[in-house]
Amino acid sequence: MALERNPLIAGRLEKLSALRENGVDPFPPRTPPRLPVEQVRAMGSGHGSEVSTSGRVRARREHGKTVFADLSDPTGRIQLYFNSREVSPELWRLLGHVDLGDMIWVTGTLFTTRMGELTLAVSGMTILVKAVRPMPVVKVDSSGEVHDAVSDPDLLYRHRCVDLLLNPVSRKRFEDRSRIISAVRAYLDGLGFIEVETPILQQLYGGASAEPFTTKYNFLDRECYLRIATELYLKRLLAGGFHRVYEIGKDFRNEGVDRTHSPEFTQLELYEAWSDYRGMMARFEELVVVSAEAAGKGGEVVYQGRTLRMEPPFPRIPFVDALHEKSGEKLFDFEPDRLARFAAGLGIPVESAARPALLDKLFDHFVVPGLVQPCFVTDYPAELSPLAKRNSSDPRLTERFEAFMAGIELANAFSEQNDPLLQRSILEAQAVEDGVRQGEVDEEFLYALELGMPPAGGLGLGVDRLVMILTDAGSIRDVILFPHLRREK
RNA sequence: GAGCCGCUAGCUCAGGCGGUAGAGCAUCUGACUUUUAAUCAGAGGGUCCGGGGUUCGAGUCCCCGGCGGCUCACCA
Repeated sequence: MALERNPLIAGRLEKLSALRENGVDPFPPRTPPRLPVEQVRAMGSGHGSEVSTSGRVRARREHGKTVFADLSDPTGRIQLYFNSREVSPELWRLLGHVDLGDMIWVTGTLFTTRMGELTLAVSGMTILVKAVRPMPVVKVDSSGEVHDAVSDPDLLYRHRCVDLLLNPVSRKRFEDRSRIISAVRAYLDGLGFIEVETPILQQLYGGASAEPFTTKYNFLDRECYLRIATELYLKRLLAGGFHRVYEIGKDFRNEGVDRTHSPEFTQLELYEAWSDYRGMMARFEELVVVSAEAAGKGGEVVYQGRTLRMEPPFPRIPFVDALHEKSGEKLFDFEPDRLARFAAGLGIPVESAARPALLDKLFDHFVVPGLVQPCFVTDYPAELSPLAKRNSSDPRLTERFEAFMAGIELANAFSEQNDPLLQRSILEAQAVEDGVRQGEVDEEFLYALELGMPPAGGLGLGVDRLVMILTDAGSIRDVILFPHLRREK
């Protein structure tokens, strides 16, 4: 939409050209020396010395010969006071061209008003930025109640800058996200892990079962994929002698979107030689504690009204035991046909009547909703875990766990399968079932196993979901700055 | 991909059974020298998401489409 069609914008554009005609640059290249608002406030009133700051004009209250305005920067908010008897006629005229949302630099002295508010009596001002587009005005009354809060999620997701400016909760959430990721890095770096970057653009995808995004590399005239996981590359590094490695980066899955799924999401994967899935439980517990601290949370986190106790050790719940207990049936021992009939009886779609998929769906149905407090579900069926080591006591199961909280899967980890012959047969069998990959297996990955990959534990952790829980976000879109949306018409 | 709900001024929202489109904030004009959701008086501002249909007449009813939200499906 053309800017001028909005009368509010047209009015601002007129003020902007009026400023230019008077020789005022509405977008000057430099800001005069200034202190952050927070520091100005800390000085307090009564010392009489001149201070300067800058920020965005967020409110304006006119009283004839005086004007009050609120100025804010990322560190805080301060009230400005303009008195037409005390400022120059030029400044008073300039003030008439300042709109809500404009950024200004001001200088003056601090005093306290009758109402007891610390205020800067302005004696000098320059315009730093003329805001051409008005932003919604949100008011907060003396009891702290917010009026006219912008509630249109489309507007807030599409124009995240508006959301960040208007919603302190959202702003804090993204600051916490940054702190959490920094804390995760600091924790792993402190243990001697090295952070690496592996390919996002791949000619063969793997490491998870998900539909990839497909693209084309023109130079090679070849189809390429965006990665769905980093697993197979990081394990090559294990074989290559990087015994503690991790990567934090985006994975892409061409699947549906919901409260906990985004097509583009941030995953931490870490691999640690000479460890196993039990070692990964300890890593997970420590990562959660460190992250909660980074988000300013203690041992208890309230998520969507439920209190989660973040105090390790988290209980271990064997997959099969939980499934049998919650369903009241020995489902793991059912023949595939009987399992399919049982699932169909519950209204669970059984199009892909494969036993592994059914077990997983039944687990999601019976067990996952009840996994509110942090816990580990352990010993997943081997059929669901092609890259995990078999359980020595029961080869139908694997040394694997998934971590859950608030019914959300946060992490997946196992003792990594490093038998190259067994791994090859599993992957080849799977490739036959999976038509999309047309029988291809990742030979480079198998090459690394053949060379010898140390026994190791590996952990994949959904960073967005961890941030959701620690910042009480109801949707993954609330913790992704620019979530995927359809194009605006 | 399916079902349900929503879309009205820049923002938040009203619009009974189909009969000339409303409020608060924001904007503009005027008043006001310590206000703070400032106040008071006045004014302007609309492709009622888009298209089609029914009707003398549609923001309102019907159909198709767009975008969003929720739920489901998909996601080892």
